[in-house]
Amino acid sequence: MNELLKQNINKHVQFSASELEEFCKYFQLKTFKKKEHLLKQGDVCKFEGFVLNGCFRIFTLDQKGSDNTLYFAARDWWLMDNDSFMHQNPSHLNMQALEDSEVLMINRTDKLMLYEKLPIVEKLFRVMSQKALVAWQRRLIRNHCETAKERYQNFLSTYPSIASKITDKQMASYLGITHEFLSKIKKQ
Amino acid sequence: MNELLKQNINKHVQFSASELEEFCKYFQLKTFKKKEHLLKQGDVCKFEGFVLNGCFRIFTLDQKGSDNTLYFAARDWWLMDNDSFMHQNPSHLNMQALEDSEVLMINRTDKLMLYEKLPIVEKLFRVMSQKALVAWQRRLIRNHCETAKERYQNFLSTYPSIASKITDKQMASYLGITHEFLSKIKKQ
DNA sequence: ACAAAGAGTTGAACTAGTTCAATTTTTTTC
DNA sequence: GAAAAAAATTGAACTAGTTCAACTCTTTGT
Repeated sequence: MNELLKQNINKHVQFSASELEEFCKYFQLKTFKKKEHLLKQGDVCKFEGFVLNGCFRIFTLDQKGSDNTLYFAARDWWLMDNDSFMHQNPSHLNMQALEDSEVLMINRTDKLMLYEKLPIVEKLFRVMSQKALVAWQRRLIRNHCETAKERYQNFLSTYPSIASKITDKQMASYLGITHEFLSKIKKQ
Repeated sequence: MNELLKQNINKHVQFSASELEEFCKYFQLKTFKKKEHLLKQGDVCKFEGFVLNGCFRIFTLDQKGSDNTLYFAARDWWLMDNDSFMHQNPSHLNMQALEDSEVLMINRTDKLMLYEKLPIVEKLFRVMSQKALVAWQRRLIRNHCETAKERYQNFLSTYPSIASKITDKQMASYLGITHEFLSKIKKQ
């Protein structure tokens, strides 16, 4: 069932078979209907997830009510709100299923326990976080030096399977432009 | 000498006195003259640093030759290029001293050894990376939902000591605007 | 199957931010 | 302390992206 999770882990850090077993056995399969929220802004995040099937959108609503998409999590992606999970304060993020989805979830207590019990879990999340950091830094730079059209085209070619699952409005929110402008870009 | 480093570590993860000693003894003090580079784009990053005094600017030059500032590292900040350090490929980043500076540096071999020898070091960098990730996500959102003027004012009030050390050109490059436009913002 | 809501398109007027070029001010260098 | 280099300012013309409003097309719920 969680072969995909095991493969994902081993892409980052080499776990032994027994470490894999021990780590993975705390994950439970949960299903989400389209539009259902895995996390809502204001809630405290008490779990982390790994997407087996489907797709989620992770976004925040700011004071002015505008909708900013941080990222999309499809098959083989992790779902977490590091800030709320770490400090147990209300989350700024929403995680909503874009289609019926399956997620392997681990609750906070078990994850904290595993950090202690299985030192390699520290390493796994250290490596994953450092890789994610690099990706976020690149994205910020690209937002500065590329036009909206370039960013749109890059997204299409980098994440074709995600692009096909999302609406133009969600795409525009990810790119940081209005959906009207995205429509004009597409026309060209 | 490296009291500041020890305090910084303990802000993230509680180390025992002996762990602190063992970890810190691998750091060496290096000094950099104003304008000197700690890392140059194209070089492979073989060390990480912690700033004791002074200030660095971390930036990239893209194809078009334009200068993008990722962040400034002043006293009590870490300097690292996770991407190049992890994969030992040529760095995309420049790290340049904005004034005469002192940095505690650890080389790659020692750091990799310490990850193995002292499991709490994994935890330290896991926690630091997760916090940094949250900060980068926030910065991206702010770049989307705030105007250049708002971002400028936020920077001034959040990092007054850094703001006083950098030129307007460097500030503009951090904010993602032209220095001409920054000058017009300031006039208001 | 129909009504209602949401997503996408289009156009016109607008604004935040850019580009380029000229000028002044500040800093660096010898 | 003068000369050179770099930083900052200003203005005019421009452009990428926004806003608002009207309309059409698609999806959703019952």
